[in-house]
Amino acid sequence: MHNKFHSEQTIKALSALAQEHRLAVFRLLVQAGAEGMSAGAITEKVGVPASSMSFHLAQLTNAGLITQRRQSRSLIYAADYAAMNALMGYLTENCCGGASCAPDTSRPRDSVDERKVV
Amino acid sequence: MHNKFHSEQTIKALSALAQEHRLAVFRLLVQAGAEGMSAGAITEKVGVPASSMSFHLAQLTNAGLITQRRQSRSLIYAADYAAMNALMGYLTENCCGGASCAPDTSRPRDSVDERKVV
DNA sequence: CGTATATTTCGACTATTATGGAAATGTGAG
DNA sequence: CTCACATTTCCATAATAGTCGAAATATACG
Repeated sequence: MHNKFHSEQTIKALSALAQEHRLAVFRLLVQAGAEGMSAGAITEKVGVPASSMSFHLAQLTNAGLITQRRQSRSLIYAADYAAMNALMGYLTENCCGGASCAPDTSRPRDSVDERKVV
Repeated sequence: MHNKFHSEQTIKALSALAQEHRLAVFRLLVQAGAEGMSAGAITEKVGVPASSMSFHLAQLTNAGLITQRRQSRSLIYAADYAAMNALMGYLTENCCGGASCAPDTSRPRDSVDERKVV
């Protein structure tokens, strides 16, 4: 019954995403891919004061949705796809009625056969 | 560019789910199916004071994730699968890296064919 | 009607989250 | 070593969210 762990983790992730600026940041980082973006670049793109952005980046990091690495003077943030995957998994598993949710959104996705390991 | 509408809606939904009791309620209602459950039954099952529960149910309703209907003296709440579907769609579309997210969740799903009519 | 049941609204309060300027920290260059 | 740069931490403040008892509302029943 380590189920509570999952829902706690889920709530953390949901809370992290449930905020205008943070959702914007996360979308940006998902687009940016594995390379990620520097805090400065993110801050500029999203348009909030640096200290506020730092706060939001910390929230997302704490929720495990993004990772941080240093590259010289800059801190580079990148989306953690596995974490997002896990979140989607939880929601699909617990919050979707049978077959309905998690549709293969629009684009052609034929040989979808990636077995979930989680 | 009615894109902002979507992300606003998404944030509302995420905020609604990002709370221990509300996530519990929503999961409960997803299980309960189209029939739904009375406020009283939910309150008892989740174990919070009635007035608190009322607050949470209002949040979920306001986010469009659940529906309310009256049945005699009781108010019956039910999960709105379409809304959850839309949320999953947004996340898959905007917050998932290419093919990775929204997997065909683990369990054997052979003849599961209950068309959720919603 | 009057009474019991189901649930919400009100109100007062506590707790958590968000904001942003100023100061501190880490890093590289000259 | 000093300076510029990138970013965070600190702190005070404002805003929002959550809690729950008590009073109000809606519905049914005799």
